[in-house]
Amino acid sequence: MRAVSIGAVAKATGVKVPTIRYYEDVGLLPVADRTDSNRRTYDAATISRLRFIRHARDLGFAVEAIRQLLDLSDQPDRSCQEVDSIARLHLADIDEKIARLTALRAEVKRMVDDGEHGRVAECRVIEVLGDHTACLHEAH
Amino acid sequence: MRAVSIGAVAKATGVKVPTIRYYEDVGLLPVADRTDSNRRTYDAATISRLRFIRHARDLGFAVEAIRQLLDLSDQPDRSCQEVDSIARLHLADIDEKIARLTALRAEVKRMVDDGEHGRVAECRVIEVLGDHTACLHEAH
DNA sequence: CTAAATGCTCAAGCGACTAGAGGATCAAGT
DNA sequence: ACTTGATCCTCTAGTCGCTTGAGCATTTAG
Repeated sequence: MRAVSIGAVAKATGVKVPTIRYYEDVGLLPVADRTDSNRRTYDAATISRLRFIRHARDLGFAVEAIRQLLDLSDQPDRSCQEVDSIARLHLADIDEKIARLTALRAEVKRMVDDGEHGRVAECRVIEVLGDHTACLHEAH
Repeated sequence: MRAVSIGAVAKATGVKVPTIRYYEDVGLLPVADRTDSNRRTYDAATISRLRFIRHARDLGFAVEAIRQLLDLSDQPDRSCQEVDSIARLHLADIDEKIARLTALRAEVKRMVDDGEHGRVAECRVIEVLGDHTACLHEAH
């Protein structure tokens, strides 16, 4: 299972073929090895990396943040302070995202539950994300 | 505190002035009332709505998904099945996002903790989001 | 009553893809 | 061996969701 094609990687990860090439262009993926006929080939590590990128993007992380997280992973022996400050920053961001998603989840769930017993009484989706969590996020 | 300017709304929500106008253009915000001199004015409801949009975008929801969630909120007396199916869809998505964020959080946390006792031993950020949760997400 | 701040519109730019044209190469069946 | 369809390549252009800037009007603070 060594050195698979870009199409196989696309199937394995759910990332479209042109997007994989794009990630290579912008340096999120290493420049791929090529066959004699100039086709890209990939190994398991790149597939994992790609899956990570996909999920992280899906979760709303900017490409730059992903680049930093990947760098942490690429150079596990970097200085403590550096890793620590970058990681802590993302940790705070992740915690905030989880808090907001949990609040949103509760509200959408309530709407679903209400829906089963007739009609939706009130929808507070806006309030739950809009105001409730505003205090977590003063200066951005 | 009735009818504030676009700049005040921008300050209150952290959404930039041109972005607010953009949201009006694409229909996420209602067309704003204007003063005699053609300036937009906003009320509290729009500010909440805007905060919701901002947080939801931040969490990686597509504009179309946000539009649907806002519609649920706008028309709380729609048919049960409709609300239910839309909400359930988003609920599943939200649950997945929470699961992935929680996994990522644990790994980044571990890196921070390791960092305090010397150097970062291993970084498994990629594995944690890349493979661990792949099974939750076969067909997208 | 000015001068800085804020607002308006419109047009262009940017980040992160996405789609399409045009052409080479591979893999499978006959 | 040959063809035909899938997959690959590069390159250009388009889309989405903003962001920036030009040029001009209005408001507000000193």
